[in-house]
Amino acid sequence: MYSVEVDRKWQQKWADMKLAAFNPKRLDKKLYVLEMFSYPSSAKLHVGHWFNYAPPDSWARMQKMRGYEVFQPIGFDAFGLPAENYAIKTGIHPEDSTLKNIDTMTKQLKTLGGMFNWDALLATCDPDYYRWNQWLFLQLYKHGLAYRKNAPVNWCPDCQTVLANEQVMDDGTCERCHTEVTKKSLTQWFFKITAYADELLEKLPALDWPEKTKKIQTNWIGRSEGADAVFAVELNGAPVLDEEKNPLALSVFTTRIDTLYGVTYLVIAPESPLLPLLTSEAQRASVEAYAEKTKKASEIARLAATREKTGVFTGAYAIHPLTQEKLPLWTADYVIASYGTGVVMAVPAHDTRDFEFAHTMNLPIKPVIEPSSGVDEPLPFVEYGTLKDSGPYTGLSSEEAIAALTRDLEAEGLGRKVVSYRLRDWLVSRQRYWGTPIPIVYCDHCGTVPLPESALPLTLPYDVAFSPDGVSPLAKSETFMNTECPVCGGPARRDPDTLDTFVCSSWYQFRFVDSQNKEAPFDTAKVNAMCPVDMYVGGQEHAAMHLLYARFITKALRDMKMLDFDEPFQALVHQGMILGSDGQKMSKSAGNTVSPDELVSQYGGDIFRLHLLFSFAYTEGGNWTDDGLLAVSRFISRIETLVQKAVSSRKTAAVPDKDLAYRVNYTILHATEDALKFQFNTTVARLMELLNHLQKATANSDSITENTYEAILTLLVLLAPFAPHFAEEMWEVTGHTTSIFAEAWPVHDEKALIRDEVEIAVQINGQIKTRLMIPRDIEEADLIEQIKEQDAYANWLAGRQPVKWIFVRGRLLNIVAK
RNA sequence: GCUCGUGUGGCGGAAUCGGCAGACGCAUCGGACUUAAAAUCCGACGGAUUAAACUCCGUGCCGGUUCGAGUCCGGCCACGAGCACCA
Repeated sequence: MYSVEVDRKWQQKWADMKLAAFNPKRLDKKLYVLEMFSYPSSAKLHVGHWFNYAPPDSWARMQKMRGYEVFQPIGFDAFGLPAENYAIKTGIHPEDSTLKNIDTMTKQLKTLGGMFNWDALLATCDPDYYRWNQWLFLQLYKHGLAYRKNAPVNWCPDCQTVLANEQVMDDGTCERCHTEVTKKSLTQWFFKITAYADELLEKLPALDWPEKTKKIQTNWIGRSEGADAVFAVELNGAPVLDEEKNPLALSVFTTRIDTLYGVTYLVIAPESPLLPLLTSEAQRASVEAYAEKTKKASEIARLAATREKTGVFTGAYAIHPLTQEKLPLWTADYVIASYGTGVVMAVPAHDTRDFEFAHTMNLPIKPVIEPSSGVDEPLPFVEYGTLKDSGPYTGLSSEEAIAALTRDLEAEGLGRKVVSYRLRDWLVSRQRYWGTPIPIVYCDHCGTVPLPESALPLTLPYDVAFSPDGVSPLAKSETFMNTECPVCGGPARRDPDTLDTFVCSSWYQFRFVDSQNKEAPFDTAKVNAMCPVDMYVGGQEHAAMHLLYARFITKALRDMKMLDFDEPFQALVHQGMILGSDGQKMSKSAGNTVSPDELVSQYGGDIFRLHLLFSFAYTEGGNWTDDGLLAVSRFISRIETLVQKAVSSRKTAAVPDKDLAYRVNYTILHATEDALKFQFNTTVARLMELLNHLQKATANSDSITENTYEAILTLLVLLAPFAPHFAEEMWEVTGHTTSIFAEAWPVHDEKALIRDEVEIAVQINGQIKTRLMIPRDIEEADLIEQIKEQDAYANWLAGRQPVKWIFVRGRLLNIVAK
């Protein structure tokens, strides 16, 4: 009887025989399979973990049997907010709870029986790991890819603390006290991911990733081509001067330079540093009040508001670069400082937002584009069309005008072609304790000083008060904060923040390859040989963040000559989500959780694994159901019965059996094809079909032919990746003394798949009339004769005449009748 | 609002390049075995009209292309996801 005891037996044997070990002598056949590592939460291993790990493990096992040298490591994404919040609530230190959770989760993961390379195990909260986060930070800093600037963070004035975006409710209030969250400026560290925006976009098509995920990244990067146009600015009739006393040139970004003659005003973002310069004394009070108001409202609150357009006149005027017309300059929060130049040229006739604003503020609206169709359209007309009232450009199409105006403005020094991105640089500072300390000190004499690599790791102090009171917990640890400047030896302060945990996960796939390295994050030659990851599996929720950051860091490391390839993950699959039986996300509060531990001890891990493989489409997921558990449980015991019967039966010589050969080879072909595509449910279905046949074939006899016996062994080999412990046990029962995973994966025989007779459908005008068994290679003419001889032939035609015969070999014959 | 995805029996889900819709399984019903039940095995199982179907209808809805459409095209509807004043 298959049970969890069988699991334990084989898990021990696999450990003893080092089944999961990677043999570096077979590098040419290497296959790096990786599932996204997990956060070691205090809750038990849940169905989602199993769904993430078990099916890809089956895939990896099959690939091993197909001759690949598989490397499948496992680790823990151990830094982060939950442990810290737990600590705030219970007083248990994040390090203590995390290490304990890692211990528990490791034990649980082992019950899964994954072919994991435990030797490569890593946890990101280990100083041996995060010292290399710090090392990475220093390299990025050295290469100008890490920099510090002032940026707004979510701030709760009541709790006096910084909040992560997830801690801000939909209505813009704090999740703890429901006070309205505001923005506060802090000087923070950024990684310059925007330097790679173009490459991140360009390398996307060649990746074997889900199209949807590529689309999400494309949108996230948000490349848009347009032009900058330069406007001079006047205040009280005199040109505005910049800091160097030169006339200020106000640059705007637009994708619709063809509407340049329709500009009736300009808008500058309230957060723009240029704003004070462009404000008249008369308007200063109201502009400052407006800017202040904008700062207070969080981004989310801005969205929640009914989006009524608000804004204030600055008192300044912009000069149209071509017509020299004076255009009022407004400030309004519908313009964002961080996109484009933070200033827009407003064309109310051809932009919905400008139209609304002009309407509210009673600003002029000047149409300069008419529909090419000649049909009148209501304003705002935002599509491409034909220019009117546009000086020398009148009559051109929008496309032509964009080219002409960009060229002409550039010639005059009044503009140029520009590409803008939605992607922002990656803010990596977190005002939190449980993370990687930033390896930088601030010295009064030397300024911002990176730690020398020899000073790493800069360890996270254990004894820290991490209660939330508005300051980074590390800032309150005087022993941590006070240090010496590595340059001048004078007193200096450390950075009180820690790094975003996405830094940890942006390069862990390389550390796995060389996880014990004490000299470097990894050995370049080893990583070049083992990477990129050949198959990466994890949730789609990481489409934009983790997967983009990891791609960026890979490119940055490549440019530092640390590795020689462009992309970290060549192929990617997202598993679906397993929901509760009620269709809701599994949660303790909903009372719809399923405990893998219990099911595994009750049924055995392979039953649980098979259920996940068989009852769900892997990339879709779905609602949990116990029903399928019974189905696969039955499947397993039927195989067990069959194997026992086969073993105890008298063997007789093989007799030619074309049907059996066809079925076996059909199963090999389709089970393999489907499993390679992560379509495990149909793989299992094909195995069930073969079992059904073998069971019937052996039902009424106490002897078994040699070829039927061989077919049963083939079924076991095909089943092995999907029910590994059980298949090993059956393999042993059939007298084998070596692991079933040492067997070669069967290859189908094309010849066996050719049948002598095939069933085809006979249709009249596409409607099925009957089905016929016919010789596979029948001549079309003979088939037509045969059909004409059918008794019902005249009835089918019902007085119509056949005008055409369409024969699709092996499938159907369709008679077109009129 | 924009973009993308999905929609197939009572249920989970199959269906190659446009070629027999519903594989495989669950549930249900009937039968065998049993004193009985469970387990197991055999059979039926989209709907309708039926004596029976090789009859008619049927892949969210409406239309189109085609000898032939779950699959391709156009237009809707519903659900889900991503982005969200991005100039």
